[in-house]
Amino acid sequence: MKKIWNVSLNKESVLKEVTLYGWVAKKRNLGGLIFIDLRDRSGIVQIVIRPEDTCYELAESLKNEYVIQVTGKVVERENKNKELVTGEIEILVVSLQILNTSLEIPFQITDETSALEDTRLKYRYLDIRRTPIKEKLILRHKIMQAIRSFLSEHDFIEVETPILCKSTPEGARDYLVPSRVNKGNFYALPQSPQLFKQLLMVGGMERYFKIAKCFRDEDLRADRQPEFTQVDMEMSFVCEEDVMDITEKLIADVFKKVRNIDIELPLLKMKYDDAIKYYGSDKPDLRFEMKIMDVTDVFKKTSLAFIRDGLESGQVVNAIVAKNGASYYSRKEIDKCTLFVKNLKASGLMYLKNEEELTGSIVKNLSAEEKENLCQSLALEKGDVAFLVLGEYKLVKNVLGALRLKVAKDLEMIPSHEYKLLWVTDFPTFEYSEEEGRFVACHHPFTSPKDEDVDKLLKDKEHCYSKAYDIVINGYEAGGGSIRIHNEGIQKKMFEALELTPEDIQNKFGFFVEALKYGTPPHGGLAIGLDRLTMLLSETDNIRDVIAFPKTASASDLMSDCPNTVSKKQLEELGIEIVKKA
RNA sequence: GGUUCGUUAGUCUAGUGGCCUAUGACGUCUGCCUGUCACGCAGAAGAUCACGGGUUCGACUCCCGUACGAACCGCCA
Repeated sequence: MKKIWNVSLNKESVLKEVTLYGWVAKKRNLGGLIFIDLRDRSGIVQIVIRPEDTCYELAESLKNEYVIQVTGKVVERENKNKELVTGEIEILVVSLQILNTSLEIPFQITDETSALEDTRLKYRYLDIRRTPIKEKLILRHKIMQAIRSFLSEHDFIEVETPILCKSTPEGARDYLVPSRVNKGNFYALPQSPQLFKQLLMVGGMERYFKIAKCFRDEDLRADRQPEFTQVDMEMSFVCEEDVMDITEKLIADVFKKVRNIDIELPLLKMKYDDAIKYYGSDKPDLRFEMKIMDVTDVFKKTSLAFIRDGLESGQVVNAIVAKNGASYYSRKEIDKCTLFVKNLKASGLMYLKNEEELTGSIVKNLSAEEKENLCQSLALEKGDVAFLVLGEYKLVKNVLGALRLKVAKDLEMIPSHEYKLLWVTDFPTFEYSEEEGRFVACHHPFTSPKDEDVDKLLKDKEHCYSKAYDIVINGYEAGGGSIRIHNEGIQKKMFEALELTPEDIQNKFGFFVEALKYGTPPHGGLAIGLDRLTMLLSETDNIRDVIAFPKTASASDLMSDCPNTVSKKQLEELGIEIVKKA
């Protein structure tokens, strides 16, 4: 049987007899004449039931969300409805059948709903009937289709990799799965198919991709879920440029096919250090300017003691300018900003407001020369507000990078339908972890250092840079990748740099180091966050909107009430004992 | 682990110590209505104000705790 989609009916269908299936979206009983809005996946079509129809009484009994089968004749409507795709026609009923009834639903199936998200998540199957959610799932499907066809056309082979894997010591927390057969042993769910895709290169696949489910047992955010989907790819015999080139072509192809948006290629490339310097972030949102400026020099001879002390201990003063922000940034709003930066560990927030005269937290203590210099270096015009932060370089950049986004939101500076894509390249290989008291991999331990930095792996970790790149869309990290280490010696050095003991290396990565010895081709790749890409293309900032059955911020599913306890028997089989919290 | 905010009929919401025997809208139910499409009109039912404790003569309202939800920080190679 071929389903006749509601929206496929139009004037050309007139006089045809059709059988339609769907849900009662709305019944309008005029007392003698009944209209039904019949909804199927494609949309709505109006059904008319007249008093003389044999099914009139049955139609009277219909309620919202009943599932029905209708046979009827397509006719042109006298009163057309321009709001409706099928508004030029309607169906005069011949026969009607109720396929299933429905309880009263907890919230209305309408495009706009007042229902809160937790209500919608509890009844997600009803929420999916709503057009905005349904459309996002369809969009997601189209994105996956576009990706699959593009990569297949470019000689990539889709290979499935395991879900039950070995737990790795570096990186995010693993979700663990106990083994019944090997009591006391555990699998881990993959954080990404990283090692497997590299082993596929060793295996001579040359070009691989997979739409991969990945799992990370970390705390959630508006753009982060415990299980998420990556478009994972890997290629042999490539350099950074090759991977970036094919990836941006893929992304541009998806934008074109799915949304008919043209992306200008090649994309802008920005070094990591510059992204931090100017935007205070490794994923800068370039839809608006507002660069971070260094005004340390202005304060070289300042009389302000706290700034002088700061500068003497190597701190810097940076600033951003909120163009025409003076009227928005009242005392109250500035206090909010101060709270905001303090939350990010800044010691405080200085500001400079250029209205009739120059006002602000530090104005009284600035010399005329300092004021002049400051206004000049900031290009501060009437109506502008400048925010200044004093502190250690990394902290200042991070704080102003976050404030930059807040100001842009406050002043509604972000064009909502625009897309700005770029590459952030040349990531540092390591970053220092206060918690661990050692350098950890900034990307992951299989990332190749820049050729000229190989010697710095052990000697000068702070200045060692990687062949790593992230693709950034509108301030979201949409994907990231690197050229990998294919040389066993360098890989060992890398592990050593991360202070893994030879035993650790052998236990955790022995199989992988072994594989590198057997003719591993130079290779590299990238993974695109499918959920985030779908978010961006569907213009939502909530990742749950683009996932059919998402989890809440506490990593649970409100619909199925998961996670949950398991039976004693199950635990016994696994040899697991639950220790109650003290 | 931390910070902040929230939880009132099926849904969303009003509510600032006695005026609450809790407001409004949508939905539901009953009756009327033959061209509606946010159908209309008339009426009705529907809430142990998340849970537990405290303050008070008196708590939906104030305080503490718990649960759940949300955003952010930490975390996310």
